[in-house]
Amino acid sequence: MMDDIQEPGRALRTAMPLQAGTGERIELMLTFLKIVEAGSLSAAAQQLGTTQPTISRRLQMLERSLGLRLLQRTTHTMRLTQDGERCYERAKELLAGWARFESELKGAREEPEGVLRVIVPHAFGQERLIGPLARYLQQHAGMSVEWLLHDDRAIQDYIAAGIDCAIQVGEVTDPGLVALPLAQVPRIVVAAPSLLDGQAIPQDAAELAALPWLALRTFYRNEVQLTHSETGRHKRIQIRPRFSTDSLYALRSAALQGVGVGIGSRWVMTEYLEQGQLIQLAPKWQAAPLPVSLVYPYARFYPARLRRFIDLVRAEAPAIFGET
Amino acid sequence: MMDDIQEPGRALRTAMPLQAGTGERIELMLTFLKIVEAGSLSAAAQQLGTTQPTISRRLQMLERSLGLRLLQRTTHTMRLTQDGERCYERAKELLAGWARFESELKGAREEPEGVLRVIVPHAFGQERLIGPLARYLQQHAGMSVEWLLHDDRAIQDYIAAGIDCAIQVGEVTDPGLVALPLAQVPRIVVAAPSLLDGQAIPQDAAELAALPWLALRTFYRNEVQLTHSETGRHKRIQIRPRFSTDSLYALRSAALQGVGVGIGSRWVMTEYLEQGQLIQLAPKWQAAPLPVSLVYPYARFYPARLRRFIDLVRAEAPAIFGET
DNA sequence: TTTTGTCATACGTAATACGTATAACAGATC
DNA sequence: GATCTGTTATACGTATTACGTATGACAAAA
Repeated sequence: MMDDIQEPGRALRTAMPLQAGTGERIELMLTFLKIVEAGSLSAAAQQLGTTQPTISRRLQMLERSLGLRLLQRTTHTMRLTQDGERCYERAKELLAGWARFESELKGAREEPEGVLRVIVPHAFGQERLIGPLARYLQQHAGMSVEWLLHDDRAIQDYIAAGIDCAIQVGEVTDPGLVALPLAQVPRIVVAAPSLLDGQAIPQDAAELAALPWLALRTFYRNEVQLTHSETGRHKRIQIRPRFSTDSLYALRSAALQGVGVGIGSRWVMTEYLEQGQLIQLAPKWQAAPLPVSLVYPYARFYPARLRRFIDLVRAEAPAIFGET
Repeated sequence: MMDDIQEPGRALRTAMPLQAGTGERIELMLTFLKIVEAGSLSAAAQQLGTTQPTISRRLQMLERSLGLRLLQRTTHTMRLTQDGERCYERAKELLAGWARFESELKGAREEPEGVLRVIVPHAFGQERLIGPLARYLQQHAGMSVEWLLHDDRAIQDYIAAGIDCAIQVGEVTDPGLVALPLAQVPRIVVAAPSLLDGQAIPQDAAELAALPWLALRTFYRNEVQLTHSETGRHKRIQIRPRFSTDSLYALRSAALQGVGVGIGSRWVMTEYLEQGQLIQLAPKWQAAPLPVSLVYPYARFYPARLRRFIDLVRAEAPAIFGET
């Protein structure tokens, strides 16, 4: 029945009829295991809630399909053959693997219920991920979500804090986390026109050093690194920020007020660039894009509530982050 | 169906009927794999030598039993779901394991045919192992056996010499061999009464040094070591053999003739001890028992002809060596 | 000798799973 | 737009499977 003759691209395996008389192999094996462990056919029948003739037939069916004698048996006793011993040991492993397989697959359809706790940066948590969140809640009536907006990484031990997952911007360094890359977010240098006081827009990175600066402390504080988009050249600038925050929105607001130059995700600035309220400085120079990841603690088993959220966010990532 | 609730000594798994409507799970999974690889239900049907409705029904059966949607399909196309992808990857491994399992089990019933080449010491090869050899030949009509009696270890490379296995007496030192312990053969010190010329029987090992000696060169040559059976004390005796052989039977014959003192397996001497033709010297002192092993070259696969011989000799070892 | 427990097998019956035939749908071609 | 080709789903009739009940043979214990 497993007589594969593998040809390039075309396997010649013929489907075995479901009613081939070989029975349901897994169930036959499970029956054999029970016979061995119970010590007799009739004891196994009792424990399995069926009858001795059924067990007798199943054992014969199995032996016939394998062409082996697994148990020597008389009207009085039975004893494992050597083939039977070998079969028993091997079957135990295989059937355990099969049970796990089915359990995992069926667990996949387990309906999530309970509370999902997610940490999200404000930049994504205020608007862009609300869509997927709403769809998640819509699909799972039994779920509640704690949506925790944080722009720092104050919470380190997700497990202790009962956090299921987080959206992290920037490199993921905690080895205890699984990181699912979702996007790369481009960043640009911006300032309000008023900060330039009528002077020309700086074109080179070197010109930026003399300007007042804003720091987005999670990603840069006293120094910024820029790369020329055409030449690939790097430039490192020492800055003394007049304003430091961990909120991308606060940074944007301070920039709009003309407090200083800031580096932030392009998508947050786009609307104000179009209105002329912000200008992109040194447009040929960019800071490195920031990776966005869905992270969650490494574990052997993940509850349905988390798996479904992960699946959904992954599926929708192109739509969420596609235009960044 | 795998809802075990394990109680000490009693498992509560109920037998699932073979016709539970879940079909033959392994075959259903194999069908699913073929669908995915063929790219459509009708292509899978063609490759499996069955019909599209059969494939359609099997896929549904599988989905129903797992409670999952594995494939999204329309009248025109089909696409794996995420559950389907997971199922596919995992099922491939499991089914490969199952195939190996069945293949190994069925290989066990392969009927041996050809020539088995065995090296045996004369002491065992002349009589005691002839019984099992005869039974082996009886059970396997297609087999011939080359039964090579050697008391030395002249043949080292069993594989090159086409030797399947050997019975070895003494320590097995070749790391390329698998050694299956069969027995421990006790040894005693014997001589003919005539050698003592009317003097008292030596009781202490030290008294043996002055006597003329016979050497069984495979096991001792210029020196013998004896252990006191009660005190555990060791005694080492330098000897100058008047006669040296690699045949236990020749040693016995020389001893019977009064040529000298010899150390040999007790079972070979028993008959003559009872007749008084030989006497056990220093009866409280014995040489170390000799291990008897069935050895064969290490390999990943053993032909049926060897496996059956090994199984038989192992099974009968207690009867063959039990009274040594 | 009787009782109890073991495994194997016959019988009647309900359920399964097959191929053939058909319907609905979608894309490509003319 | 009409026709052809390929897709999947489902109804129908039929052969086969696998079940429990009943029975027989055998062995050990009382």
